[in-house]
Amino acid sequence: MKKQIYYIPKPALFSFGECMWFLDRRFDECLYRISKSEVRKAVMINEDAFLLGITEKDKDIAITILCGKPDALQRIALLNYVADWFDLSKDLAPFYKLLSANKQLAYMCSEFNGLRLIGIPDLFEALCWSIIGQQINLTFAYKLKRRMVEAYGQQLVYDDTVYHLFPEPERLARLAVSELRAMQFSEKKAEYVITIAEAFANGRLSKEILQALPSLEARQKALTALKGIGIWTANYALMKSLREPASIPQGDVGLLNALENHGIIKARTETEKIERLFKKFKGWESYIVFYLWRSLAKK
DNA sequence: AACCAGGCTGCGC
DNA sequence: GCGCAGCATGGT
Repeated sequence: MKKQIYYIPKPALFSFGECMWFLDRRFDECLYRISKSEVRKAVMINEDAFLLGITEKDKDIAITILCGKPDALQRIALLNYVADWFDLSKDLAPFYKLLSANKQLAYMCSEFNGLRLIGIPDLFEALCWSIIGQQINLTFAYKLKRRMVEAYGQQLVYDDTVYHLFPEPERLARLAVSELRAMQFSEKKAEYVITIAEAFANGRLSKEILQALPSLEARQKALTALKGIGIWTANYALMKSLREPASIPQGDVGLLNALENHGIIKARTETEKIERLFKKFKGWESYIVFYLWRSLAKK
């Protein structure tokens, strides 16, 4: 049978290669698979799992449905998922204008041209991932995530290859702390993940609930009310999942390192200089953070 | 081998 | 309110 292929026109200031480069960093990612020119990812749309293959084709992004038969609504949801993941609907022109006006950062306009803020559309996944990543090196964090995903997530098989889905909150809510401890989660991380899974499973928290709140502050407060979610985690999740333009993972080690590398600060304590920088990027705070993170990786 | 990892909580002042 | 130990273990 012929595979279904759908197209999304590339927006201006978009580079598939830059986005792929970000996805293909050296980490042991278990939720998608990259080949030369394609990223494949399993996506769940209300109870049904699909496998997407995403490539670029001339002026379009081509999305091939490798597994599953979406109905009309699911097809729309899948295309929306891709658009959301790659942040395709944002006009980056104002951001590039601000970038080019900044002496230390202007080079990013050409160096990272067309890089989009790659998101984590699933809020539950974003929160779990940021809790896993707290205070440990990323290599180890990816290892922890893989163990959890392989043990409790659903999967699809295509072409003799397994594609994992992030575990459902209902599944993780049933876990005992000891089960995650066995995977080398710390006691606290295990508790936090299970608590958050419960909050999602019983409907106390969801992306929709959070989106309905009136302000960034309200959303931050709703998240930090949960144990294990501090301001860093709240802002990280808001930036990657709700795409809050102005959320900054304050105090983030990588962010501070990048600011030092660029000579914007000399010491990690120079909070005034950091505030001054973000003031210049008002409305684009999360984007500049993402680009600064990008600058940390070696070509 | 010490020191740092995409921090957070709970305690003592 | 602010500072700080403790968390648990892998990387460098």
